[in-house]
Amino acid sequence: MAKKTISKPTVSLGGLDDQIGYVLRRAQIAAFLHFNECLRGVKLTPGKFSVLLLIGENPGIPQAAICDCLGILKSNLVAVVDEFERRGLAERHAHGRDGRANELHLTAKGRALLRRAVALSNAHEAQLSARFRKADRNKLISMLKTLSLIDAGTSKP
Amino acid sequence: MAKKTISKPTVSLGGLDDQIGYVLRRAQIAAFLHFNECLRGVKLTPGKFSVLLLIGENPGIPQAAICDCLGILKSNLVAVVDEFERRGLAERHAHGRDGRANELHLTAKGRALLRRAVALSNAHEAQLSARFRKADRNKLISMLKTLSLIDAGTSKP
DNA sequence: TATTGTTATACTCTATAACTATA
DNA sequence: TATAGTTATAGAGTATAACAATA
Repeated sequence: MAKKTISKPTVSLGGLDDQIGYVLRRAQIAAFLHFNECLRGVKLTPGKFSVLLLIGENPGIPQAAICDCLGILKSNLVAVVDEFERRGLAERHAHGRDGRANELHLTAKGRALLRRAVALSNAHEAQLSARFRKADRNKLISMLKTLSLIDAGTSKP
Repeated sequence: MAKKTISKPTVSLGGLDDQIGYVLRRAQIAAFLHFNECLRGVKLTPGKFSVLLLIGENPGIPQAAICDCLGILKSNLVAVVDEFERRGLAERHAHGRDGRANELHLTAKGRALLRRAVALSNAHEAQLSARFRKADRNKLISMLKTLSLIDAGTSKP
């Protein structure tokens, strides 16, 4: 079949594909697309899944604690919890000792959905991990954690 | 100093920090923040830097070829090239053989800015790479490339 | 009929500021 | 005064559809 685009036969990436930031971004996009496809049935994006999981793992956790753990803003968590309540997955309860805070709890429906979601997420993770030997996979996790600790303030002026 | 938050003393992440997708995302956010800080002086985000670099490396490249290489949509590239023209960094020229296409070229100002940006990007990359041994760093690049090849269609229904 | 570039549009994610009520 | 949660809003980044000009 004849080529119809006018793209150059070879395009130089200028060393872009040997830079950690660039390949990190491309890998993250691919992993997110794969995750979204795997969890399409439970209608959870990576971010929403992590919130639901945290509530399930820590019944009664206040919203601020979730924000601290996941690095999201409290103002942006509101809509997520709203959606969970609308879908009947979670509930805001009054906090025992602090009148300002909410205790977040999963409903029975939320726990059931989380169980399905965890199974799907584990299947997704297994498909990513299957590309590597176990030791390499663990090394990858370790190196990514090292990178995530980099502080933007570290950059010299 | 007294603790003033009501966050639980220990929060379970439910194994989230042993999942490739999650640590990948956290690492990517940290790397992008660091990149943005390093390239603040040249006013280039990672995405815009990659477009400018591709034009510099491939003078006359049409917009569609950039989209193919970087995985962005042609409709979203328009504003980026508009901004480069407004800042006097790049120009759209008529394509020699294809009346539909643009040839993108850097101006002298664009080439000068790109040289500065590449130096800053290299310094950024050096700071990320410095966290690892050379062999490990190359292994990381290789594994991230492997992940980026994962197809979302690979997920079972 | 397909592709290049463009416009318009919408949706998500992220970020900031201001407010309330509690501490 | 500081924190928990909320609201409103604005800016990126990303997605689709439709169009004109050209292949």
